[in-house]
Amino acid sequence: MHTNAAPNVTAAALAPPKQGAARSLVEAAHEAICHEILTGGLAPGEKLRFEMLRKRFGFGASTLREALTRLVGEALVTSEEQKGFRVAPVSLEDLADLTRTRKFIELEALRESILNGDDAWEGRLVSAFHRLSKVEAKLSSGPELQQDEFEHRNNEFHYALISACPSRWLHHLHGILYQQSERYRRISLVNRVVPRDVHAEHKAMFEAALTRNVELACQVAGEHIERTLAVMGKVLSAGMSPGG
Amino acid sequence: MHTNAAPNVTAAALAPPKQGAARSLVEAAHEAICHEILTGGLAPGEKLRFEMLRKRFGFGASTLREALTRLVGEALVTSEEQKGFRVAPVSLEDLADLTRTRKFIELEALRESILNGDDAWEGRLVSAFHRLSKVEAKLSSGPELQQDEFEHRNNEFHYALISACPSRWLHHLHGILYQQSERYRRISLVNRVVPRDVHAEHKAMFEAALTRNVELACQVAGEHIERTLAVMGKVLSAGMSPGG
DNA sequence: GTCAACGATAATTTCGAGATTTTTATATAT
DNA sequence: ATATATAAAAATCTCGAAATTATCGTTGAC
Repeated sequence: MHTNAAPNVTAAALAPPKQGAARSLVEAAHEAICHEILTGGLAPGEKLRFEMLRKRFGFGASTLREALTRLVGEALVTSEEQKGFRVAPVSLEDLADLTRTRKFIELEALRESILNGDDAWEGRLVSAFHRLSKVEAKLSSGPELQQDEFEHRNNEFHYALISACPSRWLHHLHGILYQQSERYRRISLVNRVVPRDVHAEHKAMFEAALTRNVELACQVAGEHIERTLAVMGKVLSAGMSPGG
Repeated sequence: MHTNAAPNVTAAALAPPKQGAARSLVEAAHEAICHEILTGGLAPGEKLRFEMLRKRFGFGASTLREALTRLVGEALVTSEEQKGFRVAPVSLEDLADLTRTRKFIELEALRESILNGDDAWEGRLVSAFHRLSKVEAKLSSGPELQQDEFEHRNNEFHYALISACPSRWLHHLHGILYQQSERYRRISLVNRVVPRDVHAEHKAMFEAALTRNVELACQVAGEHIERTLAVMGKVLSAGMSPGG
């Protein structure tokens, strides 16, 4: 019965155990919905009805339910008892608070990372910076296609910076905040604007970290975060004024 | 069919919409399992089989699954694809990292709370301190019975201290860390030891906050957290040495 | 005697349907 | 005309069973 009624099962099950790919359907559903929320395919505040999600993604009710529950834990989705799920709303106030808090956490992690970084950390940092620089150069020519790839390498670079921080909990908290920030960043990028020289900012962070200049690195990284807030705030306020 | 097979449904459904009580079964299951983990009824590292949970709590598979997924988000439970759920393990290393991180977050929240606190905040603080003092006095006579009540009022007092901090995200992160700490605290309390004068520490925090002495409040609160770590660490290392 | 392959058992994961609650539309009374 | 109560409709919540996957004991070969 299941084999015929739900081709997804066999499709996912027969797929080779490829690393990085989703092994369970819940994970696949989580990844798919998460990506849609981050990229704006599911709008902030939108109601998430199961019938709609069923047709759109092809998963069963329980599977979708668990995926949504995961997303609630990541604060990308809100739930109200007996009233279903919604995409978490966005607001200027939340963006400001989020950015402030992320700066607080990320700078502390950066400090500890620089102080604890070994040769392997330097290697990861050099590699990540190189990869990011390559995609940044390509981005100016064809910005549409490499959006996901840029986000991915940007994530890798920022993670490499703090990867030598020994605190598991600081990493955990930072991960939550960083994902939230990524959402706002992508919202502001689809309404593409702002020819900012992010490469220069990344380069400054990279060099300060590699020379173990803690204060300079924190200052530059802090300014980087603040500048991102300023840009996103401008886009967000412009995009939200017609809607309310 | 469901009505006869699962009396829980009607029992929970027919219950009046009492505030504070669980409205949905998922919430009830989450609360029940969470309490069992916090109080040690489910031991750290223990495997959480559905058959066992079914008999113990009387919920269906999907309901339990969603409750466990919630707990994974709160880091009280771990999950491995296709291998089920386990109660999150505890360790001295994790306790040290957790305490350090919680101190970092909590002191910042305390600072902002004192700087932003209004009359209503002072009122909440005075009330919470009074309630905590009353149960602390009773605790020395009959320590067994009022354990849960003490934890509840202790939570309320510590929350009242930072309740005027305006950052939603700081509160969110602190909530995660505080719940984790509560788990360690209760583990160390079942192996009851240490006649520490916690009331004096609470009183010092209370007075420093009320007089708006930020530096003193942070110093006292920091020492309070560190001292709790020292006690818990001692108990935990003693309790874990036979097991490995 | 040790290791690998095989098979039976147990556990997890997923689905669709039934039960309950919320929401919306309608009709009636004030 | 507004508001309230009732009823139909839609959506959520929960459960038990089916299917997939992992685990463990056994047998056979080297």
